[in-house]
Amino acid sequence: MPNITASTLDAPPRTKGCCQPVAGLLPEATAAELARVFTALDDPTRVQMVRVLAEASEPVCVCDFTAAFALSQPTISHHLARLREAGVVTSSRRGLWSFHQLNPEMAPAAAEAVRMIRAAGRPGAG
Amino acid sequence: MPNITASTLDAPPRTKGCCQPVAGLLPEATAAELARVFTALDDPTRVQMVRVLAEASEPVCVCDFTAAFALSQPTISHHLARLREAGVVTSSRRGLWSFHQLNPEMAPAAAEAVRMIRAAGRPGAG
DNA sequence: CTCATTGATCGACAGACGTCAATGCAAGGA
DNA sequence: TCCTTGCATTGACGTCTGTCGATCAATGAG
Repeated sequence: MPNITASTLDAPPRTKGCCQPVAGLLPEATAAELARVFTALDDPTRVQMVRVLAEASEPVCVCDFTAAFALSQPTISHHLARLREAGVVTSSRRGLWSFHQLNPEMAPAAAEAVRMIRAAGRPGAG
Repeated sequence: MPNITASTLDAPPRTKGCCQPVAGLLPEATAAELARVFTALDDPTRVQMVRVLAEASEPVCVCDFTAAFALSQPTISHHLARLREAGVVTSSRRGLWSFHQLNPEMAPAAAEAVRMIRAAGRPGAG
């Protein structure tokens, strides 16, 4: 946690002008990667999907989701595609059904975000 | 981590039909809160802003950001407003300048996401 | 008071997004 | 072969978002 205290809240003595150089910028690719992960999870439906996949012991098929959410099948398919494009989910067709699961090789940042979703609503997780 | 192994990848023996009830759904409000946090950080510029604020020892003013990013001042102001609305950042005007810092009382989920951004690009963080 | 500076707000625009109905398509079953 | 089923894709629609230029309010200097 940053050490923001009342003293730092008092105006820093910038006697003239402003615009000090900022510090701590991430490499562009790193920031983009984080944004990509957050974008993949910036929708409540996709959060729930990831949650379900994280709790599931077996791969989940599309119809399971369409039954759980009040959304049309194309919309579910669309959200799954977005998660897949972000590398969070892998899909495999098997007969008529296509099964989906969390990608075991997802990026570390994505894995961390998934951990957040798993921890949410648990004892001791606001 | 979910226990997804090769064996679970083999087709679950759903002999007829599909659509098992899903388990692990979050309360609607919890999913929405997580999505809200992720939405606040789903842009590379905002990721960088949070990163800078997390690394800064003093509050940062808008002109610092306009100098750091190749973006117009209204755009910077817009991003800061979004972070503020999400409860990630607090702002305080002081004279001509308005200073911004991470909100020490941000939601736990937001704090966790900020921790992700701090950890990114550090040794041992993909 | 007059003027320059900082930053918030407004208006506009292009692009992305969530959603659905319709369609396409592969895999089984009759 | 034809029909049904599960799902991906397409096309369309309204909304949200990132960005900018222009403008405005507030502050401080002269």
